[in-house]
Amino acid sequence: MVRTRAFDPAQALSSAVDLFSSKGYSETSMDDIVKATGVSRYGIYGTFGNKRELFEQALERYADGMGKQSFLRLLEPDASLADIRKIFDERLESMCQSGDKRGCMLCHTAMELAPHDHEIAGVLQKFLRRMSKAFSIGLENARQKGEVKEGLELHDAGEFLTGALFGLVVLARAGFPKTTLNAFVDNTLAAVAR
Amino acid sequence: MVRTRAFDPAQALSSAVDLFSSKGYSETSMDDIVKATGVSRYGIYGTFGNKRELFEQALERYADGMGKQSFLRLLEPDASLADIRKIFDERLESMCQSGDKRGCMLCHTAMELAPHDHEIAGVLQKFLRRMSKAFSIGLENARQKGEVKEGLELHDAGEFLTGALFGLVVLARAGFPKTTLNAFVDNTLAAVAR
DNA sequence: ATGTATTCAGAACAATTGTTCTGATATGGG
DNA sequence: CCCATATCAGAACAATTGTTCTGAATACAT
Repeated sequence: MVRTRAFDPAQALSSAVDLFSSKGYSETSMDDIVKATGVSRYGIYGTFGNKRELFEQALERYADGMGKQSFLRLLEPDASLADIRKIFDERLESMCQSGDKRGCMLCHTAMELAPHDHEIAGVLQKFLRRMSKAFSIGLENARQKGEVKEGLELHDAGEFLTGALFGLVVLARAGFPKTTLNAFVDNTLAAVAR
Repeated sequence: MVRTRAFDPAQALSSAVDLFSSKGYSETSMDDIVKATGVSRYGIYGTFGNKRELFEQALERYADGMGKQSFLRLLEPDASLADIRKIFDERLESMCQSGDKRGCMLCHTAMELAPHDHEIAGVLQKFLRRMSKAFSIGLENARQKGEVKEGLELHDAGEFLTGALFGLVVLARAGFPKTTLNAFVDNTLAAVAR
C-alpha cells in the first residue's frame, strides 16, 4: 500500500447518477463525468470499470436511493393515498427545478438502453417491479382507510401508477407547465381513489 | 436540368422516421440513415440540410402521420371511448412487434432533445397540445353517449391521456409483457370512463 | 529518510461522429 | 450525338467518443 485514493467513490458515483439522470446514457460522455467528479480517468476506470459498468452501478444506486427515500413509507401499515401522491409531487418538483433539468434515470434507461441491452433491461425490470409492488402495497394500506376505489385490482393498479409516473416525467421533459403536471397527478390519483 | 434525382425524398424521410422512432436522435447516425435509405450523403444533405433539420422534418412528418391516421377519428361527432382505446391499442401493438422494437418519436424527443433545444421543444409541445386537444374532443363526443365519468374536466383529462400514452411507451420499452401493458390501458381508460 | 508501489493528470490512440469535397456518372436540351 | 450540369459514391476531414498508456507525484512500510 502506498498512495491513497484521493476521491470518495460513493461521491463520484453520486455525480455520475446526476449526470446520467439528466442527460441519459449516450449524451453523457466520460469527459463530462471526469469534469463533474473531478476524478481522473484512471480513477474512474480503475474503480468502476468502463462506461457501461459505471452506468449499471449508477442505476443500481439511483434505484436504491429512490426506493429508500420515496417508496419505503408506502410499506408502513398506516400508509395513505397522500403518501402515494407525495411520491408524484416530489418527482414533479424535482423535474421542475431549473438548470440542467433533472430527469429520471429509469426513464432514460427504458428509452435508450433496455431494448438492445438485455442485462440492463433485466435490472431495470427488477426495479420497476419493485416500484409497482410498493405502490400496490401502499394502495392496500390505503384501502384499510377506505381511500381506494372499490373493486380496484391492486397488482395492476401498482403497475398503472408506475407507468403514470413515467408519463409525468415525459410531460415534464417536454416542457409542460407545472399546472398541467399537477392536473396530471390529480387525474392519476383520482383513477385509484375512492 | 441535367441529371435527375434517383431517390424519393418522401420515402427517404419515411425511413428516417423509422430510425429516429426506434433509436432516438443521438443513437441514430447519419451512416445509419445513409444505409437505410440507400441515399448518398450528398442527397441527404442536399435535400434535408443537416441532421438536426432532418430530425425536425422527420418529427413533423411523424406527428402528422400519427394525427391523420390515429387521432382524426376522435373529431367525428359519434366518436366513442372505444376510439380512444383503439389509439392505445394500436400503439401497444406497434410497440410490441419484434425486431428492432419500434418506439415513439415524440417520447424520444421529449427525453433527449426538448430540455436543451428550445426550437424542437416548441414543435414538440405544439404536437402534444394537439394530441391532448384531440383526446378531449374525443371525450366530449363520448360524453354525449354517456360513456364518460361525470364531472370529469375534459381539458385536463386530454392531457392526462397524452401523458398516459407516454407511460405506456416507456413501460413497453422497458420490456414489460403485453398483459401488463393491456392492464395499464384498462386502468387508464377506467380513469375517464363512467 | 528512503524506496516502492499506487494514484494522478493528461497525452495518446483508434473508432466513430457529422459534414464537406472530389472526381466519376448520368441525363436531357441543343 | 454531345455537352453542360446536377447527382452520385465514397474519400477526406475535423471533432468527439471510449479507452489505454506514460511519466510525475505521493504516501506508507521499512
